[in-house]
Amino acid sequence: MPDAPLEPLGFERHDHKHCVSDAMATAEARCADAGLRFTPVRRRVLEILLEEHQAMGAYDVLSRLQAEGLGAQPPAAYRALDFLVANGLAHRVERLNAFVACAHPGEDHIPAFLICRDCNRVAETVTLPSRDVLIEAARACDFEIDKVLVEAEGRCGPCRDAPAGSGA
Amino acid sequence: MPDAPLEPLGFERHDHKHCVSDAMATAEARCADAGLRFTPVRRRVLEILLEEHQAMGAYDVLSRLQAEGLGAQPPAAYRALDFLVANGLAHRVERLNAFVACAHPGEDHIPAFLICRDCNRVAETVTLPSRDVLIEAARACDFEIDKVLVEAEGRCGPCRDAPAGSGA
DNA sequence: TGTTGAATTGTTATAACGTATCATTTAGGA
DNA sequence: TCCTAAATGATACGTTATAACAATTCAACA
Repeated sequence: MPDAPLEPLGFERHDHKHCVSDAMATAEARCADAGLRFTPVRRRVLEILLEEHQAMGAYDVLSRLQAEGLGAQPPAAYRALDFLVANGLAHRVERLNAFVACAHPGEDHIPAFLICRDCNRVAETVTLPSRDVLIEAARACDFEIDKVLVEAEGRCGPCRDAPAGSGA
Repeated sequence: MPDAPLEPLGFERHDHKHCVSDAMATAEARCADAGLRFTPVRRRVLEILLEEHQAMGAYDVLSRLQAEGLGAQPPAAYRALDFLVANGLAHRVERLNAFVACAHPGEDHIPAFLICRDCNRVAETVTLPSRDVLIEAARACDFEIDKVLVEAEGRCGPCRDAPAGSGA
């Protein structure tokens, strides 16, 4: 879905190579701790998400895998992505049917996404908040919350400045 | 996606027929005020959502329409649903690729959904809250929020009590 | 009242996303 | 080494969504 790998929204310029290797090391450690098998496909998919630094559709990930001979069919991508999501290394952005590497792996958090309606770029932030209100509502109807997701739709700075679509 | 029209989660017993006609009247009035064309298909789709009192996939809605001769192809359903969502009469539940009639039409609100992972039933509540934190984060990365969505996943009371699946 | 332009609907076709199923391989413990 | 559980390979299919264009309807207005 995302169509242009420009400046990722919400992330200041940084040493990206370094941040990728950092994140990979963290993931490696987490998997070792938890006794999870961080296999080549899983590892590579996380790396792809980190490198892209942006939400990617499962089929985008798949075509990368195919190019590298790591799996040729949809289930290969979905399985790896499901593993990453289940273990807190990535998130699924429902609004886009897409996936992003988690920006806060290891920290227990409620992710919140800012999704630009024009360029589809996504920034991850957190929502400690308001948990209370939701929890109160949940209690009132005898509902047990496992997981919360917050997605905000709007426009990023570049897209507001530019004539529609030109930023994407 | 939802598979059983049992007691809708999060709604106490009530005079459902009455609540449907109430909601339809409100919708009617809103459309008149806003100069929107509340056509037969749109009207009927909202009615279906209200009657079902539960999240429905676009294709579920479509098959109802087909049965009534109101439109035979996917675009008919999607167009009506898009109209309802765009005008605050329904919401899209991203997690389920489904739609629900809005429980608070007319009131400007951030909807929050409680989605049971077992039976897929959905309750709508609101999140006035924490808007601040998100807004702060958005400002920090020059992002202009149009719309926020909160979806919580968990289990409803009946599903917790029952052996998995038996409630659905 | 007839015309016109915009919105809506009809229709076809296809794109995009996701999963069930079963065979095969691999890793790691008994 | 053997066994088992996890992971992967592969096929086929199901579900969700939209692009594109034709036909129709509606309402405003000359």
